[in-house]
Amino acid sequence: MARPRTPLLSRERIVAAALRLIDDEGLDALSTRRLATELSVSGPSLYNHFATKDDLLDAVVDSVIGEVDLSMFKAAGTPWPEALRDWARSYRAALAAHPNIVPVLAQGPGRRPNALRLADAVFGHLVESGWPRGQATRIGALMRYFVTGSALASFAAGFPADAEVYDAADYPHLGEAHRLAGHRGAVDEGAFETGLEALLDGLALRYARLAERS
Amino acid sequence: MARPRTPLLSRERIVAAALRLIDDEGLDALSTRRLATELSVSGPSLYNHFATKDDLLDAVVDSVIGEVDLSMFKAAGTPWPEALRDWARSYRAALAAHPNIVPVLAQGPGRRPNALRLADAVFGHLVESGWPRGQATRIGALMRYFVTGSALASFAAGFPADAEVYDAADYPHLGEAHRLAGHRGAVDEGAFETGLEALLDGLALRYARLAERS
DNA sequence: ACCTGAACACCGTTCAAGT
DNA sequence: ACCTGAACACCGTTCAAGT
Repeated sequence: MARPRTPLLSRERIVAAALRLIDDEGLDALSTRRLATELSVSGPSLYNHFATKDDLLDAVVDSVIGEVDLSMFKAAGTPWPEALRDWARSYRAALAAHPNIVPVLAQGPGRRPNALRLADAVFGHLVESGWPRGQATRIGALMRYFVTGSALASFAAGFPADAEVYDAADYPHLGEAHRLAGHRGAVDEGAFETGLEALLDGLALRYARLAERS
Repeated sequence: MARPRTPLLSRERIVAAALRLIDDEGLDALSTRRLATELSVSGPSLYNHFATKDDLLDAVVDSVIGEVDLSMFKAAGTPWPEALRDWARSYRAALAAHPNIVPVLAQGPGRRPNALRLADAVFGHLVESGWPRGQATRIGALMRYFVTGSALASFAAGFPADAEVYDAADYPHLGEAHRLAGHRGAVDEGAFETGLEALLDGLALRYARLAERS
């Protein structure tokens, strides 16, 4: 066929197909050849649009990060605990929709524009709320720890549903653990919400101490 | 050579070499062929000791989890916040020593004995401290979220040291972000400690409310 | 500019053959 | 039981060739 008059591929189409493949079959299922087949082209065609597979993955990651809502940081006057809460929920929702790519994305913003915009918005809002810069950095980091950790893998689904696994002699307290996977959504959501509120309460304590000193 | 009189390999030797390779060059560098070369045997030899590469990875993961200190949960009478704090630090230290394998390990305990022992110890101690079982499950989950998230990747190192990345027009608050990577250890440690104490404070608030009701 | 097939140096895994 | 080489169906990436 050689060069068609209208291109068969675009970066957008490739990224969308790659994300679908990763969501459906995992990160390991994403091979350049498999992806090309999915797009009805030959393997090397992709290299007209991305320099390497890693470059392609970077674009996929940034498209996911682009789904995170940052509007609460721009609305002036939103108290920081409220902004942080809303943002953390949106952040988690965006990642949890694509858990298989979280390990890649958790490596940090790198040079990805959406990831840098996110870091900028969080840090800026905290500083403008009165947090010292060093503390604001730490809060940005610990929130990312918690959100990426919670989106990386289901806690509940990590426990096999097979009751035979939990030998009472070895694991005296795990007698009910085989039920966890069945309540996967509720367990993970409950743990995330509990952790988020605990974190915000703990941070509010520190914020109050900050005010006392000044 | 065929079968030697004393085996060239053992599961322990294979696991140790695999972990070294993962630590030094990343998860992608672990191929069965490369690992075999490292051990001075041919590729297929490994299949006498592990059914698949995934089985081998499972053993590597459990060896890392085995390094986590659980003694604080056995020492009767340790208040739960103190036990949780000490355990979280040991947990993070064990994972942070091998960040490249954290994505695999964060999938949950599966059938790995050390991971199940860890879950059993945490849950058991919380329940015996008076936490309702549902809450104890959530706390085990949220602590894993936070610890795996913090060990998965350095927050500081995720920001390129190249100042050119942080165009003031696009990212008005990231003017100093290029310095983060240089303070990597301090930033990540500070964020972990701040988050850990905030979480424990927030949980203590909930524990107090629990006591009021009974 | 954007696609193709052929080619190179890799993979994980199976299997028959050796001791 | 535990190792080997050969083989199969895959990889990511390069490159010359086509329009």
